[in-house]
Amino acid sequence: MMYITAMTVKNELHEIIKYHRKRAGLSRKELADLAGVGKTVIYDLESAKQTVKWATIKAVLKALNITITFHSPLMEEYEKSNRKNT
Amino acid sequence: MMYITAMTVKNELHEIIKYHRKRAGLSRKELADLAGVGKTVIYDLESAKQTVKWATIKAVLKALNITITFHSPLMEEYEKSNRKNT
DNA sequence: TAAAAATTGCCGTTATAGCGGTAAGTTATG
DNA sequence: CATAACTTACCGCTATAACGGCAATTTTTA
Repeated sequence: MMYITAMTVKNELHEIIKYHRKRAGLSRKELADLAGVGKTVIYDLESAKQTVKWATIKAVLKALNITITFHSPLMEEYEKSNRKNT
Repeated sequence: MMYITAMTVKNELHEIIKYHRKRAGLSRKELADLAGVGKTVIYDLESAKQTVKWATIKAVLKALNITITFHSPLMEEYEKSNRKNT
């Protein structure tokens, strides 16, 4: 039988990734294969190493069905100028 | 006199960074120094290179006052388990 | 509970990201 | 309009991220 053990989490990327991976019932290797990256990267990400590149993070988040959004005082204005060509 | 020329944007990191940098009236060198990274990184980021590492992206976004949030069907549940220890 | 299977942690090697320097291009100013 | 000042584009070198492999640990199952 498989248990998901209790996890204490903070709102940081490495915790989010670990939480989602566990909930998806994936091992690091499985997630790595899904995302098309090496398994070491998953280890690094979950160890809060800040050294992983953007493309890799995006691939992992995509595999876990996690999206990213950006926020700033200027974002609304930015979005407006964006709307022109979507 | 200084004009901010019209910019066609999409909702991607490299566009967001460029937009914010321009609006802040910063050169790439200035932004790089603010963020404590090499100027080449700003060039790479704005050229949509996916090779920049997480720590660097976070530093640049912080310098531009941009925050990041993550979303997924599981995030609410994640946040709940989080609330215990904040 | 003991053996087997699966998963995780981490090391050494290789590929590449990030750096400063500089040339090319752009913008400001007399 | 000419020159100066600033900004951007890109190159080669060095530091380091990502990889596969394997030992240690954990989990499963008989």
